[in-house]
Amino acid sequence: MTKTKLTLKDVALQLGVSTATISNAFNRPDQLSKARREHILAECDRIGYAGPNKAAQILRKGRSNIVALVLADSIPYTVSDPVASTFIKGVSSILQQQGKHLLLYAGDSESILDVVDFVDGFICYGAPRNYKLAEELARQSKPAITVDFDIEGLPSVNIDNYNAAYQIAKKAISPGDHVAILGLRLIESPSTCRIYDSPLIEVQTSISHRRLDGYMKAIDESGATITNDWIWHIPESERNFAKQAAKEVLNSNPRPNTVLCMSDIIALELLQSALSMGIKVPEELKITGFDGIEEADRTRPNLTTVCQSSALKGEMAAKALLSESLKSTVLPFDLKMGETVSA
Amino acid sequence: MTKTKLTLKDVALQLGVSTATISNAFNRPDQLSKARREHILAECDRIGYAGPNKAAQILRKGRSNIVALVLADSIPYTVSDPVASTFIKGVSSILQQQGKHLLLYAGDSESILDVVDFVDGFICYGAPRNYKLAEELARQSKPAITVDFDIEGLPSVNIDNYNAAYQIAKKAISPGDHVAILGLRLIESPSTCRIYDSPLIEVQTSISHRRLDGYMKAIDESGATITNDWIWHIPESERNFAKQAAKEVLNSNPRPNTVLCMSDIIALELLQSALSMGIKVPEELKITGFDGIEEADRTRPNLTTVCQSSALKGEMAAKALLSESLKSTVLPFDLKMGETVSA
DNA sequence: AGGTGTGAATTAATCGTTTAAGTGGTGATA
DNA sequence: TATCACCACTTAAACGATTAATTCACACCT
Repeated sequence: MTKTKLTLKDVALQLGVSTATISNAFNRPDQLSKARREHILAECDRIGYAGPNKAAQILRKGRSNIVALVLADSIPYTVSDPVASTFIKGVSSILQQQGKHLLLYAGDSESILDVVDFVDGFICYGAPRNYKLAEELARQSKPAITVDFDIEGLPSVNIDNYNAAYQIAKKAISPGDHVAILGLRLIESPSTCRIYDSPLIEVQTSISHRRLDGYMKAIDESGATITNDWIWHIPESERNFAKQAAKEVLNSNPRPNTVLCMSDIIALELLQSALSMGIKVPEELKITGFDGIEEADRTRPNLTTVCQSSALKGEMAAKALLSESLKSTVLPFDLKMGETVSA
Repeated sequence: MTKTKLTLKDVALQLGVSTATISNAFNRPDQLSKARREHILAECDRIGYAGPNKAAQILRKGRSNIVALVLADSIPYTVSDPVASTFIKGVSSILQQQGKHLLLYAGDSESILDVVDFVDGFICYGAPRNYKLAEELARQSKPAITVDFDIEGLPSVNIDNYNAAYQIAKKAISPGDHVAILGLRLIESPSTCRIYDSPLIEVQTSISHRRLDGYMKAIDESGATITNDWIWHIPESERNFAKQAAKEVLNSNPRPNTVLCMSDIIALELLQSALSMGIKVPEELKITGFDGIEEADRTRPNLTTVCQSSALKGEMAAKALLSESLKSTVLPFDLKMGETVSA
């Protein structure tokens, strides 16, 4: 009953024309007469030939209409993170609009070489865990664009993290404040911990370090104080990691009265922990976040944070990749003055 | 400087062996001597040949290691829905573990034929918007599995939605209750609305209809009442759609005292609206949800709902697809008795 | 010596298209 | 009437691999 899958050749044979003509009927309407084309298409429909095999097309044309989204973290983590999933949203809306398909590639996978041959391009979201991956990406020759981190020689989409951090910190900090920082992915450690030695010597071109620099400058300028052991490293913007750091920072003695958090998730966990410990926010503890997720505005008090549009970031990245120009973009951000910082 | 991309042939020529040998060095170690294999691999590394071109492999081998996840809704919607994104989580954890890649395919895309040729199999999550897609899926011959709906002839992963709905409704409803139902995707309409004519005539093998049947049986048995215009259709489990339905149901006169919701998101919006209108839950209004998302347990009162593991569903679907057995699975569910129903 | 089995490598067909180059045939132009 | 351009196709060479079938050399047995 079910014969082996039909090919161009079969169809050509049946219709008594060359394979080239069938191919042209599908791909280049101007290469044959309208009548013949319609006849061919109708005939294909009748005998059940659905069109040229895509796998063969990919090989021959060198184009697949698949774009790989290379994620810094695992897919499970990424889809559950509100910021990252909003980014995916932005990317996919553009891709769909352009008839492209989305391949999710987890940065902790073995090697990007698995897909580099058949994918049309890469959008790299966040600094990959294993630096090897970044190197491979840099070496290969397909179009690629980075988001929230940099690879030498590749265009990127980003906000000015340094300035954003600087500005939000500036708003939060008063002279004499004791400041702590809940940082995201500052070092390689897979668990939440303090950073005792100067974190500034870490060489990694990630947004976290830019933000850290911005925070430090603001602290410096404002006449506030911070010690190195008041900088925490949190490996992922995940509630449990954040909760642990929140506990540590709130139980430290003396306790900081201002905590700068590198994501809203972290800030929200801190806020919740503080409230449940009876600490008054912002009177006894000022908190700033980063990202501007929706939930951050639903809490009481609501969060003072840096708002950036992840969706827009995704759209810009996808657009940039698909246009052959491939230029870097710096996106705007907003400061949202919430109730976790005294006015 | 950069010469044209290296191929097997180039390498073979340079090393003075046949292409078959190079190919075997990468794919079938038993086909050549250990010494030669190591030499070839080292040499490839030296001259910068990263291994056989994947696009060519896909064509020749007929296998790509890519699995398509066919989503009922758009990607943007899906990644932002907690239930769906948890499902993706489950799927991708298994895929990654097996070295497979994940292609996200939005059900509202043009045609599945775009990818059917190079993908190894399909996981179909939720009944696709356009039924054409389902037909194409059923017709093609690659392994496929459905989740949360059925296609004639394809295996599926599911809970017993009929019984789950029946049981939760049974727990919630008392004799004499006036019941309303906030249903999900009961008809084709893209906006929230009531269903005036009997919805049971809708032929669609989706979980929503099974749930509806379960609810109806429970209502029937419990001596409660419902009218057809107290059944709402909500197109997506999205907060704004849900909010609108919540408003309508709460403002209807007389007002139902029991509302069965087909998702937690819907139930939570209803709960929030009710509380903000000063309606006492559960005294004046009993609410049940469906899914058992985390947020549903954080509210006060917390939700009475049907708990099912989306992650597990994803894992089972992926495992089933990858094992060549391809059998249907019925997963368990739990009733979570929360405070939105009086004990 | 002759037959045989084995391991290692090669040959050549194949996967299903696309597309540059070529081939007639027709009608217009000079 | 010769020339030229154009149209509508066909031919055949890629695209970059995999793999069944084959060859070859060598050692082992009897």
